[in-house]
Amino acid sequence: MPFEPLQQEPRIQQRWMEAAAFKAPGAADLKPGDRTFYMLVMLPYPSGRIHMGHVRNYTLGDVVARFRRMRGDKVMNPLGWDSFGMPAENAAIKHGIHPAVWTKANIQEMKGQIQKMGISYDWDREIATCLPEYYRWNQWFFLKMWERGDVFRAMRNVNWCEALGTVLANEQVVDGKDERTGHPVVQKQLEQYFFAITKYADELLAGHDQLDWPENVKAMQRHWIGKSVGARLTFDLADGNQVQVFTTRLDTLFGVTFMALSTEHPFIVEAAKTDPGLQAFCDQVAAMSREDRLMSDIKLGYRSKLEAIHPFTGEKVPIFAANYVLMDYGTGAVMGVPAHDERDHAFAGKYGLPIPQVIESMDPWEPGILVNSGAFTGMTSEAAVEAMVEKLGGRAEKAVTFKLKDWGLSRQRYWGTPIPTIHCPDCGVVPEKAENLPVLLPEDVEFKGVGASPLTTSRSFLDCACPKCGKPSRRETDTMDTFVDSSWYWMRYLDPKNTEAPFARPEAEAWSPVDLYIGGIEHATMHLIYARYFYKIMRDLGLAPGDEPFTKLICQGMVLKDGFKMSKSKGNIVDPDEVIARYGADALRLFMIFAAPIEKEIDWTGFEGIEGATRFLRRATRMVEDHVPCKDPVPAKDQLTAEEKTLLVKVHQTLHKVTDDLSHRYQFNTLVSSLMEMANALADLPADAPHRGPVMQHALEVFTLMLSPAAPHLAEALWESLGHEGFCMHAAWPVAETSWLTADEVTVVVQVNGKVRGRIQVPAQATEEERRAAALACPEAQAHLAGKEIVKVVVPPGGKLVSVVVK
RNA sequence: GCCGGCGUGGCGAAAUGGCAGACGCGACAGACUCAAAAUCUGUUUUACGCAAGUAAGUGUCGGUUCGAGUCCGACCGCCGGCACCA
Repeated sequence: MPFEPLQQEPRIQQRWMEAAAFKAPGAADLKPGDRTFYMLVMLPYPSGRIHMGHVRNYTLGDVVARFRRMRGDKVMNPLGWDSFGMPAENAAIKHGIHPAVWTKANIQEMKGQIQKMGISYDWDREIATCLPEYYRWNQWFFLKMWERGDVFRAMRNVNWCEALGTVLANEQVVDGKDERTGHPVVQKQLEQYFFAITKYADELLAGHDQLDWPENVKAMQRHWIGKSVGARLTFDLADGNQVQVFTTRLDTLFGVTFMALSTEHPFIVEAAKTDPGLQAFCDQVAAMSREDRLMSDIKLGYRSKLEAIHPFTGEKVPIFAANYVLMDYGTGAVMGVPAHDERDHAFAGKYGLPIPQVIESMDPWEPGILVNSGAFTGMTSEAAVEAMVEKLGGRAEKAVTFKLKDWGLSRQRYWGTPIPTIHCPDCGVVPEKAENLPVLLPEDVEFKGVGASPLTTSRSFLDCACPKCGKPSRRETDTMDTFVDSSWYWMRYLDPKNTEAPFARPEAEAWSPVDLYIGGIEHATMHLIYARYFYKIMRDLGLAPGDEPFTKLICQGMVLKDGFKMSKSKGNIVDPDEVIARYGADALRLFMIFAAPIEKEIDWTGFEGIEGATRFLRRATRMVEDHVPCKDPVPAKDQLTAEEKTLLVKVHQTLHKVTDDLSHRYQFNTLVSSLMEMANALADLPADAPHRGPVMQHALEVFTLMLSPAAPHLAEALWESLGHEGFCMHAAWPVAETSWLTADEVTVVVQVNGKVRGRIQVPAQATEEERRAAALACPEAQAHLAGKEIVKVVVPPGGKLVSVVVK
C-alpha cells in the first residue's frame, strides 16, 4: 500500500461517513460514569472559501477530539455557520442575489472543503444562525430578557448618511465618509435596544479566577470592563443647579481649581444656547472625527459663564466645556485638580489656572499625605477619602464606574434576526407574544443600498396587530447585532432540533461547560464577553448549569505569508484547497500542528514545510509496507536483545510523552516531533533482530495509533495493513507500560562544580549510594577531582545526575 | 502612557530547575543512478585544534541554587491589546 493520499483520503472519508463515525451521543445515550469532552471551535462566517486560519483552528480542535475519543471519552465536536451579517447583504446590493441564496451556496462550498480535511464533526448537529429554527430562539431570549428587565431602549448615535438615507456600520465609515460612495457621514441620534450587560460587570470580572484562559485574554477583558473605584460628588452651582462628578481621587478635593464638562453635557448644551462662543466651541469639537480626537492630545476648553461652589471652601470654581471629557463615561463631568492629574495639569497650564499642591508624595499623580487641605491635612489619601465622604454627608458617596457599556443590539439592516417587538400607537413598544415566534424575515424586499432598511419596504412584514390591544400597528424593523447569534450557539449544538426550547436542560448538564474552546485572539473581548454574559443569562433562566461556558480557552496564532496577513487585497493567499489537492489533507494537517506552537504565528514562506510533512508520512508508510504483519506476542523482556529493548523503551517513553502533550499540555508541535523521533528509532532496529516480527508489530501499532489524531486518513490505511479490522480512530489509545519506561541501564551525568564532566552507565535499579560511588569513580570526573577537597555530592530525585562540589 | 507576552543556530523550534539546540526546514558532502527526481548516509552554535579535546554560549547586568534558557530584581529590544476612562 503506497502513500497515495489523493486517492486514499476520499475513500476513507466515505467510510467514516457511512459508519457515522463522528456521532456524539445525546444525554439519554450517556451511561453513568461516562467521561464527556466538549471540544469547540469558533464557528465560521460563510464568506465563500475556507482559509488557512480555519484549517489551523479546525485541525487543532480535531486532534484533541480524536485523541479524546480514542481515550474512551464521549466527544462532542460540532460545527455550524455564523451566517447572518453584512457581506451577504452587500452581495445582494451589488449582484442582486438574495442573501439567503448567497449564504447557502457559500455554506455548501465551505462545508465540502472542510469535509475534505477529514475533521471529525458530527454534522447531524450542524446549525446555521440565519435559519428560522435557530434565530427564533434569539427572539425567545430577547423576550425572556425583556420580561426580566434586561432589555431597555435609549437614544444612541449611529453613523448616518444623508445622501443614502441609511445607517452605516463603523467598518463602512472611513474618514467620515461612506467607504463605497464617498458620501459624508454624520452622527445621528436614534432610539435603540440595549442589553443591560453592565448589571453583570462585577461577575464578569470575578469569573476570570475560575477560568483556564490565556493571561492576555483575561487582561484584555479586565481592561475592557474597566472597573474604577472612587466616589460620586455633587457640586452646587452658582445658579442654584447641581452637577455631579465621578472621581477616583476624592482626597485631592482641596486642589480643585476648575471643573470640566463634556461638550455634550446637558448643562453645556443648555448654556450654549445663550453663549455663541460656547456653541461654536461645541460645534468645533463635534466636527472632529474620533481619530482626530485621539491623535491630538491637545486639551481644548472654553470657559462657560457657569460656576461651581467648592463644598468645603465655598470658593467659586469656573466651569469649562472641554474636549477631553467623555459624555459616556462616569457622569460626563470631572473636577479639575491640576496638581495631581496629568490631564488637568496640561489643561490648567494652557488656560492659566492655579495649580495648588494638596498631596505630598514621590509622584504627583500618586496618593500620599494631604497638605493644604483644612481639617484633612496630615491624613493619608486613603483615610482622607473615608473622612471626606463622612463629612460631605449626602453630597458624596463611594461609587464604582465601568468602561463596559450596555450592549446596543439594534441594527438597521435586513440580514439579521428581526427584533420581536411591535410599535402600537396606543401601547407604545410592545413585545411580540412568544407563541407568535419566529418573527420571520420577509421575502418581498428590495436591496438598493439606499434609503432605510429593506425591511421597511415589506408591507407584509410591517403591518401587524398590537399583541396587547389588537390595534393595527407597525412591526419593529431593527434586526439584532450578529453577536447575539454567536453568544449561545454552542448550546444549540447540544440539542439542535429542539422545537420547545433553545435546548433541553439534561443536554446542557451532560455537556456544558465546554472543555476546550479554540479560536482566534481577535474575539478576546467582544464575542468572549458577550458569550460569557449570555451564559449567565441562560443560567439565571434555569437553562444552563454552572457560571462559565468555556473552561479552557486557547487562542491560536495567525497564518501569515512572508510576514503578512493573507488577504485578497494583498493577493498573497495560499488556498488550502489547492494544497490539499496537491499534498492531501494529512500532510496539511501535520504541517499545521508541527510548524509552530499553537499560540504562535505560522509564516507560510513556501512549500518546504509541507513537503517535510509529506516525507514523514511517506516514510511511515514505507515502514509498514516493509513489515510483515505478525500475530506473535512480544516475548518476555529477558529474551529480547539490547536493541529490541531499546526500541520498546523508546516506544513507551514516546507514548507517555505524547499522551501528556495531548491531555494536559496541549502542545501539539512536540507531539509530531516525538513521533518523528520514534520513527528514527524504528529505523535503527537491525533487520536481523531475532524478534523483529512481534517487536516491530507492537511498535508500529502504537505508532499508528498515536499518528491517528494528527493524520487520521493515513492511520486508517496503516491500521488495515497491520492486519486490523475496524477503524483506527475507534481503537483504544494504548497505555504506556511502566516497566518499559526505563531501560535496564541508564545514563547518569556527572557534574563537577556545575559542569558536565562525564557520563556513566548504571543499572536502572542502582541505589543513590551506588550512583554516587560510580560517579566519583568515573575517569573523566576523576581528572577534575584530583587533589581537590570534595565539599558535597548531590543526587537529585530521579537519579539521572550526580553533582559533585569541590574546593 | 497603561496592561499582557516574548527575546535560544542560517530558519521554524525543543528542553515540565538537572547533558542547551531534540525534531524539522535549508545548506554542504557522499551513496544509488548514464543522468535527474525520489530515497538513504554523514556534517551543520562559535572560537582554538590535524585530532582526542578545551573554552565560551539562550538580549544585558546582578541575585537565589550543588545546578538557571527556565526562578527573582533592574535594564535593553521586539510583538500584541487598550488608549484623554476622571
